[in-house]
Order: sequence, then C-alpha cells, then structure tokens
Amino acid sequence: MGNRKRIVEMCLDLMNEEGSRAVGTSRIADELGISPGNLYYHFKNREEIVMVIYEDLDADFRAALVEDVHAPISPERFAGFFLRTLQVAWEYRFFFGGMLHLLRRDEELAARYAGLQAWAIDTIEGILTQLIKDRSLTRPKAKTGLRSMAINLWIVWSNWIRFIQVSDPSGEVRRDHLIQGVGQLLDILAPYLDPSFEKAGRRVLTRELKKFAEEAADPAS
Amino acid sequence: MGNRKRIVEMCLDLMNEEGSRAVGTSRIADELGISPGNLYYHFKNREEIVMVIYEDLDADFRAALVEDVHAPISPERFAGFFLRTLQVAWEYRFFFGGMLHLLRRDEELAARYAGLQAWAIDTIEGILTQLIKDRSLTRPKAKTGLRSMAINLWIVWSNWIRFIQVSDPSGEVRRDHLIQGVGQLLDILAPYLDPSFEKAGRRVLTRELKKFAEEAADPAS
DNA sequence: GTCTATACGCCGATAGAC
DNA sequence: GTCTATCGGCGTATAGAC
Repeated sequence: MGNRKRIVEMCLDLMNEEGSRAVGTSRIADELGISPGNLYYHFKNREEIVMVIYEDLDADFRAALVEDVHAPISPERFAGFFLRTLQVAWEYRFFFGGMLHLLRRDEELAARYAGLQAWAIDTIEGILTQLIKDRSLTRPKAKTGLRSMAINLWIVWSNWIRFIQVSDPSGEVRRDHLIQGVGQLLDILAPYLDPSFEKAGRRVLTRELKKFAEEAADPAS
Repeated sequence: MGNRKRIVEMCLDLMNEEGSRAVGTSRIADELGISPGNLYYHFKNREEIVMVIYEDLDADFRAALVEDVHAPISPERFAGFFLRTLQVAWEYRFFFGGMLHLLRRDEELAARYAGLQAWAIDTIEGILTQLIKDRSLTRPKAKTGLRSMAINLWIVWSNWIRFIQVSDPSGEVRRDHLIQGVGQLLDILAPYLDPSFEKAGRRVLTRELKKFAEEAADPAS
C-alpha cells in the first residue's frame, strides 16, 4: 500500500522543484527506485497522479480559508487567513506555476479548478462582507467594488509565488517572501480598513517575520 | 527571406492558441508547409524562435508604457496606458501562460524577463509619482505604499489574461475582457484617485466597451 | 534557401513473468 | 504488488542532395 502514497509525494516534490513539465512517470519511478510497471499498477496514467495531488490542494485550500470563521473576525485571524492560504499556494506551487498547461490537457481538472476559483472569490467576498459588518472595513463606493476587490486579492494570491520566483530566477523562495505576500494583499484593502484593525494585522506580520528570522538564525529547527 | 518571418509568426499564433508546450518545431514546419530542415536553416533551435518573439514582446510592452508620457497625465491617457499594455499581454499570451516553464529552460530569457519586470514596476511607480505631482492621486500613508501599489498593478496586469482563460476554460477571451481588466487595475488605485479623474478614466472604458459592442454587432470589421 | 531522409532520445504506457 | 522488457510515438536536431 505504501508505494501509492510514495509516488504521490515524490511527484509533488519533484514537480514543485522542477516544474510539472520536467517530471515524467519514468523519472518518478527512478527516483523512488521502483519500476515504471509498478507505478502504472497504482495509477492509470500520469494525469491521475496529478489529479490526486490536486484533490489535496483543493481540500487544503478550502480548509485554510474556512477555518476559524466565527464572527467577528479579529485582525489576527484575518492575517492568519492570508498566511495559511499562501502557505498552501507554496506547498503546491508546481500547480500554480504550470496551471494553464495542466488545465488544457485535462478538462475535468480545468472544470474543478474553475470551480475552486469561483468559490474562493465568493468566499473572500463573504469575508469582506463580514468585515464590513464588524465595522473593520468601510464599503467601497461602487456597488461592484467588493467583488472587484475579492478578484484582485485572488489574482495576487494565486500568482504571488510565481512573481517571487520570476523576480529572482536563481534565488529560492523563503517564508519571509510569503509574509511579504500577505503584506501585499493587505495593501489592496488598506485604504478601506479601520486603522487600528490594519495596524493589528501588520503587527502579526512583523511578529511572524521576527519568528522566521530567529528560526533562520538558529538551525535547531 | 520570407520564411524566417513566417516561422516566427506561425509560432506565435500556434503558441497563443494552444500554449507554448503544445507547439514543436515539426508542428510549425508542417503548418507552414515547409520542411523541418528549412526551419533549422533559419533558427539554431526552438529556443531561438521564442527568444525572437520575446524581443518583440519586450519592445512592444516598453513602447506601450512610455508612449505619450508628457506631464500632466490626463485620465484618457492613463486609461490608455492600461488598455495598450493589456493588449500587448493578449498578443503574447502564450508567454504569460507558460512563463515559468519557458524561463526555467532558458537562463538568458529568465534574466531578460526579470529585467523587464523590474523596469515595469519602476516605471509604473514613476507614473504614479507623476499622478501625485498632478494632484490626481493622493500619496498613500505608508512610505512603501507606492511601490506596493505598483507591484499589485503589475501582478494583476501580467496575470489577468490567464485569470480570464481559467475562469471559463471553454470560452474565448474577447476585447471586453481586456477592458474589464483595465477596470480591475483602476480599482486598485480607486481609493487614492481624485474622483473626477477616476470618473473620466472610467468614461473612457465605457466608451471602449460601447465601441467593442458595436464592432461585434457589425461584422464589417 | 529549401528539400528529403533520418538519427536519437525520451516519455507514456503495456505485456507478461514472478 | 512488483519486476523486466519492450513498443510506439513524438520532438529536436542533423546530414546531405538539389
């Protein structure tokens, strides 16, 4: 039973490292020291492995976004939404990096991801609505403003990792980049946020950055 | 002399249509009715074709962003920046769609695109600074606010087409989607924009949308 | 400049023994 | 469940004739 899981995990690791395109079934088998035949005993084809990984991504992201949702939303929890979900984007970065190609070759995957995207934007809009109820956010003037904001958050969210990777092709992506991404997301909302709410949110980020710096300095992690 | 150019154009068309990964040298030659050997007479390898296309993209984008820059910036020209540059993103959409993979396999391309990105963000920041001088934009409170805004604009800009493609996998991307994208970019700046400036900018978009609707209704285009 | 022909390697996938 | 062996296809790229 173990090999099925090992295949999935190796596939995820390799694809995150080198991009989905660079990783084939033979490569996965090689790296695990198993035979191609064995791999094809566990999976019908390559697509199926990716689909299994996608299902994890889908579930992880939804969980990260709806976790801890009881109203009112505190600044700490709000920053937490962003940081947790960016963490998910990082864990499955191969998918966001090569998304278009993956979706083009697998209609079912395309439909499912389109569904996730639509759900995410709706959910983000819901969170913003809750913030307005909490008086932590002022409503934008235009009636479509909330949705537009949600879309911008989603686009920045789902492309932040790629942006970092492209900015410095030879550099690695670190946790502080993720925290910086949260700051970036917060900046979209900043003009509408209650000042003390915003300040508290930023404080969480500063704290996280400090924690990261300490961990980086102390290799006993 | 003609074939070299035809190869580049066919490559761009095919890749835009089906994604860079789906288009090989043999496919390009086939589609043009020329031989693979002929293609390799004109280009050292596949990478070289992509690089030639990239050079056009690079030049087109820079031109679109620095065109018509004399101060002060009118709302019409400002909307024009966005619309023109999104048009460029559309014309080279294969590149933005498969960017990460392309850059991973070609270090020179990666370096050049990183340079373009850095230049773009600086230039956008410069435009925002000019808007502040013009009193069309109020300066954000945080000192890093302008740069963050420029980065968010860039991320939404460079990923808008993909967002549309993924939102409706079976649908085509139309000009009105691009105009909607400009609205999306404008929404990032909206809270900082002078109200009459913003209104004038939006009016340009409405006019463009109307023009598009008329052209779509009248097939004599 | 353009063609035909072809080499080479890789990858996805299957057959069939153990 | 796992292996060995292998097939077929495709994509890049080259050699050499015209």
